[in-house]
Amino acid sequence: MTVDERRAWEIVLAHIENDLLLGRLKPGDRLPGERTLATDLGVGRSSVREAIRVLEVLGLVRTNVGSGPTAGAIIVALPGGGMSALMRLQVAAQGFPVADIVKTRLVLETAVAAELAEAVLSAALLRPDRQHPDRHDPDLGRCVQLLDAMDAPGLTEDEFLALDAAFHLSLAEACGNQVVVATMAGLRTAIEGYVRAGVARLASWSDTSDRLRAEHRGILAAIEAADPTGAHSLVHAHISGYYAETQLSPAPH
Amino acid sequence: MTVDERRAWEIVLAHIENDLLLGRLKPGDRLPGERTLATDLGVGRSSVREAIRVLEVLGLVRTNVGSGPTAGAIIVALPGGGMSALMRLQVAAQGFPVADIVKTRLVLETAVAAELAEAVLSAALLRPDRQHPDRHDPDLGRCVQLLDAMDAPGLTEDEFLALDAAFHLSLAEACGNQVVVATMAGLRTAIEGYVRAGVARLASWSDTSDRLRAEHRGILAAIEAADPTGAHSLVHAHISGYYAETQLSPAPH
DNA sequence: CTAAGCTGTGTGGTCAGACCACACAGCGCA
DNA sequence: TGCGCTGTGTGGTCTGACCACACAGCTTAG
Repeated sequence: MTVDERRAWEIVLAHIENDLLLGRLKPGDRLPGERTLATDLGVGRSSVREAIRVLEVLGLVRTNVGSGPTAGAIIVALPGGGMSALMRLQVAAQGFPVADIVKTRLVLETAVAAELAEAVLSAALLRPDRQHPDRHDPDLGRCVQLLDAMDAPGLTEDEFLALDAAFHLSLAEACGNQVVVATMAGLRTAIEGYVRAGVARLASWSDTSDRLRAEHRGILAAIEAADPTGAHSLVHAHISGYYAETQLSPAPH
Repeated sequence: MTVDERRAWEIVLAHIENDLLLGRLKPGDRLPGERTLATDLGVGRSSVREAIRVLEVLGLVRTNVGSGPTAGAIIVALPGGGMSALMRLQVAAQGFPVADIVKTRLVLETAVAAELAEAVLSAALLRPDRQHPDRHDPDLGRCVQLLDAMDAPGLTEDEFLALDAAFHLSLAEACGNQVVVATMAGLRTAIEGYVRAGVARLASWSDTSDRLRAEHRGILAAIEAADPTGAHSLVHAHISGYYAETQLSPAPH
């Protein structure tokens, strides 16, 4: 007869994870109320709350006060916030060096761009006619929208940077890999403060933002031209160039 | 006079994050006791505990009962567990498709191998003499050890898989990028159950494990031979081959 | 008959308090 | 000097009280 050495909140967490794995719970479902869960699992309500809090921050539940179908803890699957919190806190605690964040971004974002270009290439090989109804290119509509939005006159630096982040993320989203999307969002958030502070070190924000916009256009053009190698290089230069210019590191190869 | 709309536990979390960012707290430091923190921040002790639990799961604090210098909540910076929990739970909640996990692994691990090979190449260009005392190759000692351990006769499948995971992680560690290490650890953990279950679908575990070991040796040889392209391809084939064989997806290019 | 108001219920959010085991530090005694 | 005891502060856990919220159901008035 083994004594369960797990802590009370861990019992709750494991129970919910198990239900997720077995398909007993899925996004949209509502957990039993805290009091019910506590009774069912033989723990205190505080321990239930601790576990729920963990799940909330990791993007697995959303909680609502009240009654009726929208009340309580609802299962969601939104990893972005959790990834951001984890990375942001690890940067703050010096577990993740900023340079490593930047390098990881380089790895992921160059891969995304190359993969999009490859998808265009595959589509083109199957259907060389760009207007063919059966031709399935990746959907870059959102990317284009964001580039157009970045061309608006009078954007503040913060507005520009937010659109810039959104553009990069839109490439990942066009790729369709949820893990990469969440990871990239987290990486970006983790060093957001540093990026913003780096703007002050630029010789000319106007020159830099012009250059960034042009580079974005170049990246998108390389993707649309089905040039994986070109897209990869342009993204690499774009990201490392900006970080070098703001002295955030690392210097370009 | 604005009312703080944050929840009580969020106030605690933000306070601790701020202290980390300002360098008032760093790994090894001890947080004030829960009761003290509650009083200082004007919240209940339960709310402090909820925040601490979040930080604990994300790898930012470790808690010890007792008194003296090792008691209480100590700041750490160990992102691996948090990354694993986040990814594992997101897979369970269907936020992260398994296929996306695999693809992300491919991106990261091929980049790691290529970067190691490039580091060997750089070292060789600076110091062609392999025995030169000033030559600084990446340290692959741990990788070699693990490969040797995998050659032991009579390993169970689980033992083999654990060593296999450790080998892959040791490559990331040799690269020295903490973000990639944690991310890869999380990715691997997230689908560990699937990987283990996949073994049952193999025609011959013996043949497969032999092949895997040979492929590991090939990867390491390509790295040591300063061949980034070769290392990249071998890792890609190695990972996608195993997943295809166990039908975990995705099929090789 | 319909709409508005009231009541009851269950939800999460929060705090306080009680008690436990743990781990150490300090003190007293052999 | 070493051992045992006591006190203190630590996290861990549970319980209970109360709050605001949100809905559902019922009753009353127009």
